[in-house]
Amino acid sequence: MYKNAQTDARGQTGIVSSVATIKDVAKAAGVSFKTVSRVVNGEKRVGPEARERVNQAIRELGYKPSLAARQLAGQRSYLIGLVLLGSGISYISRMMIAMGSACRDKGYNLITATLDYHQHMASDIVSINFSARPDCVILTPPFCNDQRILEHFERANIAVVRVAAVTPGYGLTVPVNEEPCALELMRHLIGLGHKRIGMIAPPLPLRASEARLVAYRKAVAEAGLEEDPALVIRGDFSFAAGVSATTSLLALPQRPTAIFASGDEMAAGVLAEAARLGYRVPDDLAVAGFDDSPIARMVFPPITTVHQPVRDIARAAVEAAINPDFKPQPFDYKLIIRGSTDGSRQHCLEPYPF
Amino acid sequence: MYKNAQTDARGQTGIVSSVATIKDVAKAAGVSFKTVSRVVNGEKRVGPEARERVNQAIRELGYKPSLAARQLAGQRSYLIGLVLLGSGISYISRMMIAMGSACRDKGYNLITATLDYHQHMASDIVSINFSARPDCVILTPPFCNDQRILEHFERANIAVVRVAAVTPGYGLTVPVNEEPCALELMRHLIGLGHKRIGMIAPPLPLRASEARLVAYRKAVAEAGLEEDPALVIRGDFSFAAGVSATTSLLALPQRPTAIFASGDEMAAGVLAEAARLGYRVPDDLAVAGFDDSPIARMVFPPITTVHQPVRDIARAAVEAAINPDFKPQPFDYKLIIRGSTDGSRQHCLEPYPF
DNA sequence: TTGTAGGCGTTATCAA
DNA sequence: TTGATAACGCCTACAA
Repeated sequence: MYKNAQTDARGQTGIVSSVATIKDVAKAAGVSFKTVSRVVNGEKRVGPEARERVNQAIRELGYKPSLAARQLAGQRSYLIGLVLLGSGISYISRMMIAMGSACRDKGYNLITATLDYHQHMASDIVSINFSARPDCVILTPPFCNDQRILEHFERANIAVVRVAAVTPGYGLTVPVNEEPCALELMRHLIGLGHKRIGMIAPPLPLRASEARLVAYRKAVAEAGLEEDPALVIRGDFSFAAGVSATTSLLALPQRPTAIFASGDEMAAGVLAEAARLGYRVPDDLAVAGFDDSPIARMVFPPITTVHQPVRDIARAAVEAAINPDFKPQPFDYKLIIRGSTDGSRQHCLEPYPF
Repeated sequence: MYKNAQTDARGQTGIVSSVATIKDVAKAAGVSFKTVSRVVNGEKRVGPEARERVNQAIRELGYKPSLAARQLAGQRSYLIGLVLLGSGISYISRMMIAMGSACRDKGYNLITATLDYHQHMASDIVSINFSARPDCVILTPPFCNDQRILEHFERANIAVVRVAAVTPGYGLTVPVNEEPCALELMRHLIGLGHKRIGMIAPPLPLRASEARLVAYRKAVAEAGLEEDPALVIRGDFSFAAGVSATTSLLALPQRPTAIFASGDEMAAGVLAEAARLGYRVPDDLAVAGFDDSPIARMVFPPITTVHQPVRDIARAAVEAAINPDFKPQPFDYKLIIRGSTDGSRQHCLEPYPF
C-alpha cells in the first residue's frame, strides 16, 4: 500500500493513506509513466532492466491500476455482466461462484443481475440495467434464448455470450450437449430392471435441457419399453413441481417404479412426496435427478444425478466473453450414482466441489 | 440509446452505435454540461425549466452516466464489495441476491468475492483483492470477526461494514440479535413435551450465532430440564456435521427426543441420519434448524426453523455502507413451524421469499 | 526501446 | 442559478 510522501518518525513514508498511481511508480522506478503502463499491460517492447525496476516499484508501492481510469481511457471495461434466474438457489450460487472466479482469473470483474422469470415475461421492457457498462454480458438459461433480451444488448452494442442457448440470434453461443449423459442415466435406471419410468421434463421444449427428455425417449425406445405419454409430465424445475408431478405419477393405474426428474430440486420434490405417501426409496421407487446441485446430497437418500461441469462451463463462457474467437470444447457431464437408485449407497459427505 | 450524429435515410440520427455522454445531453437541452451533472446528481440549485429540459433530453437520448468517469472524477466508486463464505450454498446465494438488489436500489454496484474459510486461515496473506476499488466492503460471518481482514481493509483505507459481528475492531457493525427467536424455538420444542433436547451448536463461540446456543441453555434452564453436556455438540454448519452429530446423539444411553441444529443444512443432516437409522420425524425425533434456508423446505418433513430476515439485513448493510451515520433497527427474526416438529404440517410449497 | 500530447466522461472548484 | 476550467489515472496515438 502506497502512502503519501509524508515522512514519519521512522523516516519512512507516512501513513496518510492514498493510493499509488502510475506516475508514482514511474517516479520510483525512474522511468516515464508510459513505460510503467507497458509493463503493466504485458507489452513486449520494454528493456529488461527497466521492466525489473518497474516491477520492483510496483511491488514496493503496492500499485494496482485503477479500473476506472482504464475503463475510461481504454476501450475495455474489465467487467463482465452475468444475468441469471433469480430463483433456484443452488444453481445460481454455483454459477455465480464459478463465473466470479473465472472472471477474477482473467483479470475481469463480475457484475451480476438476477431476474425474475415471470416478472420479466410480464413486463414489456427489458429491465436489466448494468450501469457499470460491462464489455460483455453472459446469459444463462432461460434468458439466453430470449429474443427481447438479445436485441436489448445488441442495440446497446454490448457483446453477449449465451450459455446453453438453442435458438439462433445475436451473440456467441457456448453449446452444451446433455443428451449422452442423460442417456447414460436412463440406461442405468433401465439396467436396474425398471420397465415403467416416469419423467418430469423441463418446462419448455426450447431449451438445452430438453435433451434430457430426448434422452428419456431414446432410452425408452431402445429398450423396447412401453411409451406411455402419461408418464411424462413437464415441471418448472421447482421443488413444488416435483411434488405435484409425483402425486400424479404415483396415482396412475400402473404407477412407474422409477422417476427421472430433469432437475435435482424437482427430484427432491419426488423424494418428499414419496416419503409422505410411504414409498421407500429406492426399493419402492427409484429416483434420479439432473445437475448434481448441493440439494442432491442433502436429502435422504442422496439423489442419483448427472453432474454439470459448471466450472468448465463458466470458464468457457468467460473465455468467450473476452476472446470472441474462442472455441469451447465439449463439456464433460458425469453420471453420479447415489442412494436414490442404489440402496447400498448412503450419505454423500464429501465437500461440495464448487 | 443514443446514436452518433449520422443522418440516415429517414432523416433521423443514424445507427452507428455509441453512447450518449453528458455533453450530448447538454447540447440537446441547450444548457452547459455542468447543469446536466447537477440534475443527474439531484442537486437543488437548478431552475425548474432547465431541469425539465435536461430530464427530457436524458430520456430521449437514453443517457446513463458512465460509472468509470464518475469513479475517476468523484470520490465515490459506486461499488460495494461483499465478502462471503465460499461454501454453504443456500446462505451465500440468498445474501448475494439480497445484497445485489439492495445495492441496485441505491444506485450502487455489487462486486463479490467468495473466500474459502480453511484456505484463508491457512494462508498468511489476505487474498481478497477487489481490483475495482469499492467504496466499502461488507463482511459477513465468519469474516466479519477476522482481525486480519479488518486490518487489511483499514490499511487499504476502504470502509468496512460488518454484518453480525461480535468482536470489536475497524468498521461499522450491523448488529443482530438471534437470541429471542432461538429462545422461542426452544420453548416450542419444550412445549411439545421434549425433555432431552440435543443441540448442534455453532463451530466457535466468537460468532453472533453463538446466541443460538445461549438460548438453548437458557431455555433448558428455565424449563428445569437436565443440563447434560453430552447433548451439546458443535458443528461447522455443514450437512456432514449434522449427520455425524446425530450419529453421536442418537447413540447416547438416553437419546434426545428432539434435536436443535443451529443451521438448516445441519438439520438436513439430522433428518438424513435419522431416516437412515429408521427414526420417524417428528414422532420418534423432532428436528429444528435455523436460517430458513431453501433446503429447509426441500426435505421431508420440511424443517421447523427460524427465518433470517436476510433482505432487511442486506438493506441495512448497504445503507450503512453508503451512509456511515446510519443506525440499523433490530431485525425481525421469525419462528417457522413445519413438519419436522409438527406432524400435521406437510410440504411447504410456497415460492421462496428471497 | 522509450517518451510526449491528447483525450476518455465525469465531478469539483471557482467565477459569473 | 449557471458555466468555464482543471483535475482524476490511464491508454492510444504518434514522435523521438
